[in-house]
Amino acid sequence: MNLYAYFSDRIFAALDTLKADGVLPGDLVVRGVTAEPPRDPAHGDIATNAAMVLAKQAKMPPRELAEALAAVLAKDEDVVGVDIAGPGFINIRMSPAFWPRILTSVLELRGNYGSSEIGAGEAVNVEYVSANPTGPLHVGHVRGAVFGDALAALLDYSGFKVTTEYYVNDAGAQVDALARSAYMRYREALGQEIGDIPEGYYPGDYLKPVGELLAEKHGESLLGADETEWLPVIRAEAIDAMLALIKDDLASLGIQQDLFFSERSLIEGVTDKVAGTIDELRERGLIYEGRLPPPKGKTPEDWEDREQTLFRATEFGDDVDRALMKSDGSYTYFASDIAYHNDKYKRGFRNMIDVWGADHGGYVKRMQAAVKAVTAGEGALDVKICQLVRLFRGGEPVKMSKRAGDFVTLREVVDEVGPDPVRFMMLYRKNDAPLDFDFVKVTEQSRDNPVFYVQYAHARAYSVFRNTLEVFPDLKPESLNPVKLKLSLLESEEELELLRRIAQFPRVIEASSVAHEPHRIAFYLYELAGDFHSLWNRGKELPQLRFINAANRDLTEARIALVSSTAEVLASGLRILGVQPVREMR
RNA sequence: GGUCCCGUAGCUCAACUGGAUAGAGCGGCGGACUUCUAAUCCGCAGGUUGCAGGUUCGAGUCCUGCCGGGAUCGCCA
Repeated sequence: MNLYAYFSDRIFAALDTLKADGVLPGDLVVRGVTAEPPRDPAHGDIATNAAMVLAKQAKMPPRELAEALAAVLAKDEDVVGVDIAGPGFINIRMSPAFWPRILTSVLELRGNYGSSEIGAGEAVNVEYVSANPTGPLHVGHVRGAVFGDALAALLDYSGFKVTTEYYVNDAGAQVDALARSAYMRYREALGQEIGDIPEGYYPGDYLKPVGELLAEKHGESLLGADETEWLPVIRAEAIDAMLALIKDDLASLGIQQDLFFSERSLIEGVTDKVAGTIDELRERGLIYEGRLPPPKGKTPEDWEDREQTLFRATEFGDDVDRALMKSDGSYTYFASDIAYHNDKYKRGFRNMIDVWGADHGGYVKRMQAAVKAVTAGEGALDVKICQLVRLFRGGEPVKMSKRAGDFVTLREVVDEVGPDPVRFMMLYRKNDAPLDFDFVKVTEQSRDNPVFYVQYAHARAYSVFRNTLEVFPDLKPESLNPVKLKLSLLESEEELELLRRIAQFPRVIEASSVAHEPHRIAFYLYELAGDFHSLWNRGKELPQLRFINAANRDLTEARIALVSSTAEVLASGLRILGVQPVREMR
């Protein structure tokens, strides 16, 4: 149950009462009213801005309206105090008997507590990674991979029907370069001297096994052949090998996407979907032949003023119209991408999310313009940009030079520190802020390392469960009967603070989900872990606050219910982030 | 030059899409271990939210203009 959503219903009801009593005009439109936890707990449990937001419509001073509303809300049996503060905030204090219902709810729902129906089963498509299939994933891909995967899990938890997708760029010049590189390795495998790998080719050793495989499969049959003959064959097989590599890399982070969508299939399928999409747009007058002005500020050396096929992107908010055909007559990447998003829409996705790297920021407007055009305004595309990750080792930057080919691969990072720290740290920052990743810090066992801190809280909860059995051998968290617990025994300030934090989880899920910001869950878990560690330590100073009290079974049960609820929420949150909730620190 | 993102404590970052006295961690200082694992906790110090205007009951958040950092700029993907 989302306490705040639940309570805003009561506020709406109170407003209706005021309308019926003639205090408020009957045609008043309730909008912008929120029910949220106040920043300062001293202000109570729930705060609403209703009086301030509605004052103008009600033609009443906010404080006066607040008085009237407060009087109605005070009659609620779960409310023990209502006061008005500042410009017209209404602060509501819930009865102590109310809070335990949150725990009852957690214990009944367990791993589903906090899940939401705001998605209402609507289909949403999340596309992420989509790296060129020309080699293993490197560290630059990690963030988008983890982000997309966590966002998908979050949306799933919020009631959306999620499909995850990887767009395979298997149609451009880069996969031709891959094919040529693989062909060299093929010749090498057959004993030929190949010398240096030329500029613009892929020099990595990872193509050697591909060459050997090709040699094994084709023998010498492709050696004398013309490039036009061997290229499509080698290209297809090299791409397959690269995708196998990439899927393996993703699997090491626990990522498995639903669909790998081939760019080439758009053109080489039964119908040319790119041409089809362009035709659709042309019929609606959105395509024309024309010239583009050169970019302002600096004109490229090889600028050639020529007429080309353009999409009227400016009609949908873009800065310039965009080219769809290259000078050699093939489609631009953008043209295929429009067709791809059109295809997503036709497959039933009104909601699309693309996760891109920072270097594609300049591409957002045109893609959103294209989606607007191709879906006639029905589809929505949100593009999440992931900023760069900087690697450090013990505070020292890790040097990488892309030219020399010695970039750090995704696999190297995962192999060194494990998937959990990688995933958590990639989500412990807003996606559009740059992120520092330190190989040493992320495996440290200290508060400085949030991964550990949260994991430790979960493990500590399980340590309590183990210790409980020594005093009450049959007292297990999973055998507690939620309705029989004496939860009113939980009354210390620290316990209630933890309880209030647990009560906020559903709200955090919904807010993260609406904003497409999974990092909020990571921050929430860090705070929840902090509350739990804090309560734990209070038990050292005040033994009567310890979770296990041999002389009082009812109290112990109530506290185990609290600890168990904490563990459930930690586990649910971690599951969305894709991090294992461990039960023991080794 | 155009466009997009970012400027918040000494450092790294939050701030629930416009709410009350802007919060955490690190670092600094001072405390708590015969432990339900101190792998943790408690307290103190630290701010003109880059600058200047505007919008309104109310702005770190929205609008405009500057300053500073990053990304990108017909046919690459």
